[in-house]
Amino acid sequence: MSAAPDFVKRIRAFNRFYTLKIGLITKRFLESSYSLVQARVLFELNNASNMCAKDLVEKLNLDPTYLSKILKQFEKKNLITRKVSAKDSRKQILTLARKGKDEYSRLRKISNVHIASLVQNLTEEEKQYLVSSMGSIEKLLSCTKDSSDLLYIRSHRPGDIGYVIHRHGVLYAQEYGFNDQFDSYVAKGMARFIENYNPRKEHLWLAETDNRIVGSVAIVQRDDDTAQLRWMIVEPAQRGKKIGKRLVKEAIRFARQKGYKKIMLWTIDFLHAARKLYSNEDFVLTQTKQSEVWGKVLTEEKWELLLR
Amino acid sequence: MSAAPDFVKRIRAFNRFYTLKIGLITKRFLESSYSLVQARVLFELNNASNMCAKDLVEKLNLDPTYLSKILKQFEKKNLITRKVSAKDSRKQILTLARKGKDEYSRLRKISNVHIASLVQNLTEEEKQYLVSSMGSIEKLLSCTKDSSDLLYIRSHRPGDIGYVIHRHGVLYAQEYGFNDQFDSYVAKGMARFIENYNPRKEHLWLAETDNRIVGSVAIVQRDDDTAQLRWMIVEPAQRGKKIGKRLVKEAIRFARQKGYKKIMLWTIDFLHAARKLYSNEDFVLTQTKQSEVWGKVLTEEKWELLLR
DNA sequence: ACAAATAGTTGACAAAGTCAAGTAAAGTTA
DNA sequence: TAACTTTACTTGACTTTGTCAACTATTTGT
Repeated sequence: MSAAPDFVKRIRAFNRFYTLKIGLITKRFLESSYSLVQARVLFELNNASNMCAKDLVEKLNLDPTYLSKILKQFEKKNLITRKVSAKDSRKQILTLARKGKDEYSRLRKISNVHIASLVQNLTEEEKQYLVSSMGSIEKLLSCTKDSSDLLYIRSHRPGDIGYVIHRHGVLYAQEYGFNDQFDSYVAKGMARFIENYNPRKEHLWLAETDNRIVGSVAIVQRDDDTAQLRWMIVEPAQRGKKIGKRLVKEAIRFARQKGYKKIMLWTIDFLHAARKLYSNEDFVLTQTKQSEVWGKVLTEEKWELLLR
Repeated sequence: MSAAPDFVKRIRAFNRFYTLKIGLITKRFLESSYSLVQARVLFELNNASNMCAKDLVEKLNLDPTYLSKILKQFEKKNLITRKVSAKDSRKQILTLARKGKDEYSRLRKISNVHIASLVQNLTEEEKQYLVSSMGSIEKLLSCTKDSSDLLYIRSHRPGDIGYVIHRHGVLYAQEYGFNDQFDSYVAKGMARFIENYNPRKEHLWLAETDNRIVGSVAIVQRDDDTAQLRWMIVEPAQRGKKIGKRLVKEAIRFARQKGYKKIMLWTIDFLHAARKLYSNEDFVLTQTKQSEVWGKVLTEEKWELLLR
């Protein structure tokens, strides 16, 4: 009936749910004598200094004439003080007066109690999960496309190899239809890696943004001169952000530093993004072989990079 | 400075962010000539039939006198029709008239466009993630504590064993300080399980609620008569919901049906919840041994259950 | 049968919000 | 530097939104 895509409908449903839940339909802010807008203005004045009316108008998307009246009213009630700006005498710097601060903190307390009551039935973990879901939404909707510089590449910790195995299994099953023998293959390899782990010649890296793992890569020793690059993966949702590139560069840097003469890796012919990445870093294709594994017929490719 | 717990502050921050983002500060609903409340009333009337004023008042938390006026105004504009209820002549059944439906779908279109523009820069995966985060928030805040009956126990799929390895690693590291040799131990075991998998005598189950994996358990063949119960785990956030119990019962049912005479398992003395679970299902402790593995000194315990 | 509760309304009023038209300072341009 | 445009903010007249106390007309409970 409706032509809107499913995600739009769901977002609308969430909006309806959430506005009701936090009491946004009612005009008053939580039984207080302030309207939502007034409460919000108080909040902004409390948390940012040197604000002028224009700033508030822009930040809260208000009608200037309306804000003017709110401020007038606040001034009358001694909630704020105004001072003409020294730099630009059209502007006035707004500051919360003593009474304004008191009122603000009263509102904050009410709000805290209200929110605490909303989540009182949740366990600690659930609260954690709630907050992290909210964080994700904020991040996604803040359209500050600078999330890439928050990428954090770290060494592995307990639990990580399971994650790498898990994501390999899920992604290769989803995208290429591999069966669970592939899980097993990755798991065995990683288990062996950890058991024989030689920190002076080997390493596993995880890429994280916002406390979520978004990619991995490892350097494994083949022989004294040869390193193997393994388990390179980037979450589909995070592709196109140069995460793969940064992981591979880190791996190459490590291998070079540890005195390897060569890095080799196996990949599959249809993993175009990965192949591109390797060739950009000057790996060259040195061998191909057909194999029938993981429920598929594959053309595996060996790529190599000579160091120095 | 503020005494409120961190999660409350974050929820408040999310509220501020979200209300601004979807334009709830402004009184009008997206530039239309309707207020938020009016738009919401239209929505409810469109999507639920046989509503009376009281229902709306309860659903939207409105002042009855205010709603009365909105409805009067709607009637005047021919958006709705009212009919006195046959059952209770105090009530009137509200229905959207033709014109009301048109207006509603106009609003819906505006809203759809607005939302589509909010998410236009997101990839498909990000939209998916956005929607699922919203779903989680809804679920957590709807305080319908009936989530346990939505538990779904299923057989394993590609990617699952990695998940089980991952959660074992993370949880045992978090809660008991195991090192990554434990990851490797679990990974090796699971890899072997998948490689030698005999579906007629063996099985791995995953418990899911709301598309998230919340627990696992497996039956592995030791010999013709003996099954081993392995990899029993329940997410901390989901404990106390009988998930472990349901998993173990399912495993026992399977072992019994497949003709095993005995189920055995290894656990650790300080895993109180698990031990309780096993003893409730009539497992008995038959052996203990000290071992020094995974960075800890442990007392491992063997528990057994005779079937039939 | 009758008080209490429920569903809904009204009028008077207060508060919120909008619009067109202002002032005064700052910036721009020729 | 005079003449303009723009920016920051205000005002008054107005409409809309929302609230309160007091009402009617039913139904429910006992």
